[in-house]
Amino acid sequence: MIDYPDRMSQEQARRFGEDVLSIVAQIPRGRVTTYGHIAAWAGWPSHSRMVGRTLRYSPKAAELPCHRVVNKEGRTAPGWAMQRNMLEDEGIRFKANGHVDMVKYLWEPELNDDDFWNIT
DNA sequence: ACATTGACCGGTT
DNA sequence: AAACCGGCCAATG
Repeated sequence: MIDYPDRMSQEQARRFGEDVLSIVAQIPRGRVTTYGHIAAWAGWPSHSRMVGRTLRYSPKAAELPCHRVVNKEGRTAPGWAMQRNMLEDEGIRFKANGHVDMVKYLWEPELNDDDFWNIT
């Protein structure tokens, strides 16, 4: 079986960026989600790194609650010390190892909700 | 046409 | 917990 590379066209990349931002916009206060989950919900499960890139470089991300995105371990973004304080202001307690307790605070959208497909 | 670089991930010491 | 390792993939040099 041939293993085709999982590359995005320009149009797919544009759509991916839009979806990432609109998903981030839906993260409730006091909750977090991960790069990998966002990538999967946007339809590209192997593109978690691209989620990080989008949030880092897209100007629109600045107005969104992108501080509510952490990695799978619950670790905050490198080089962004304020992220922890912003999360603590929302009531999130960090574990002794400096990570978010993902069992408590991980948020995922309800897939049975219709507006999941309206997120453009 | 390579090589390196990340706001990543999973598994193995 | 921490340090590797290999995989991942768009962007950058």
